[in-house]
Amino acid sequence: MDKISRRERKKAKTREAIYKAALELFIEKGYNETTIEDITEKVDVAKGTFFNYFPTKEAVLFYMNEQRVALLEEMLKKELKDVKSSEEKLYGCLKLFGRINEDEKELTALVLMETSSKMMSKMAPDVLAQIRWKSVLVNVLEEGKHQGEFRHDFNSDHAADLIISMYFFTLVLWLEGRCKNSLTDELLARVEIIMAGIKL
Amino acid sequence: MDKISRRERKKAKTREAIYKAALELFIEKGYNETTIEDITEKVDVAKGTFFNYFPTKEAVLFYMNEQRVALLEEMLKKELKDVKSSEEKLYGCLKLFGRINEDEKELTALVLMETSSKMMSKMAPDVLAQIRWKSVLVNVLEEGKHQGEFRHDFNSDHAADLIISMYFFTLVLWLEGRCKNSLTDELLARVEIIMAGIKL
DNA sequence: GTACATTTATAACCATGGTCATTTTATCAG
DNA sequence: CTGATAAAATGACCATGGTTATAAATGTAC
Repeated sequence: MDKISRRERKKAKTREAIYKAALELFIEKGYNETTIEDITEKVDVAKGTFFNYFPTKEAVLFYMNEQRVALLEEMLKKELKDVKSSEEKLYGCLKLFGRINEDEKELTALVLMETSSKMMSKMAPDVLAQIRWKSVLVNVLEEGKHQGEFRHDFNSDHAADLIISMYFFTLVLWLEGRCKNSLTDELLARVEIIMAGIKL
Repeated sequence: MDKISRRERKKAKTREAIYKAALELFIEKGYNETTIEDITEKVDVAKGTFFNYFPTKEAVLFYMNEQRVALLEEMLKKELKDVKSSEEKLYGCLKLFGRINEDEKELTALVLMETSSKMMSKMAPDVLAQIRWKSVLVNVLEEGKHQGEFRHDFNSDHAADLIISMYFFTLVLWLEGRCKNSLTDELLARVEIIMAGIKL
């Protein structure tokens, strides 16, 4: 007996329909502005049915992201296969990261901003604090160039971004308990690499 | 006539009480597990009163974070005042960042994780995708060391972290429309600094 | 077909974040 | 003190994400 019965087919179809409708609505009206009833209405099922397929509203986004990540990993393998130089491989990774997000900017924004990027934009909190810190760093970097401590062939703005992003990332790693050392040590260890790239 | 009337004093007191109660409950039971009624009950005011002082539940966290950022900025200025070397200044920044977060780990976790760090932990989504990517990068880096393209005196793990965090950070900047160039170009520009730090 | 089992759909229901019209309280002019 | 005005407190109310008990549909055995 075929296990892919009508039931299974219907199930897959419904899930797909819900997923598609949700996606369209999210992109059209935004994540927060789309209610679960909007979605189920569009598919013409009862509200409760949604939860037979996705445990939460957010789960639709995660599912979306999973698919993208899977795609990306596959592309990554192909992309890197024939490249010999490690430097070129690294650039290849970043080019792929760039391309995939540029191609589907709307999707990226949806997954990244709605669910998550509160990190940058809210934690910051009004993006201003972040900019204020950044200017401190930029000043130090510019000063260092002037004093002949640092090279002149890098963009201070970008270097400051690097330090800030490293800081946040390390902070999260540390908070999640995925570091062996103190936060300070972890920060200092990572900034050394940046330092090596900007020092004369 | 004194503008700091009884009314003003009471207002400040109530706000402070709500803030304090919220904070305690957040730390005690977690952000999501604390309802607004929990908070107002603890302060012994009506639920609606909460919203006279904070527009949303999240706002309490933002307020918390603002205070910390203000403190940090002040300390930053002092810390950097007498340091001459730019390199030392950068290290000084990071040491301060480390110290302030270590001192109040609970608070940091609250502000960063509850509201936001879905970035890392959910977008990732199960942290696994992130680790999988990372291992690709680590491999490339190790390979580069072996092939004599890269220096041996940096930690590949940390360098991979650097690249990943740079990627996410740039992605957010770009999505927020704060970049002039294509995402790919922005990524490549920033990775150059890292590259300079790891190449032989 | 009928009887039974399992899966899926449904809508009533709940919890909670947030709104709002109304009431209470504080301030002040006379 | 009194009445008028402004500010703040209140709790009923709403919207929506999520739960659950029940009904319907599908599959299986005979």
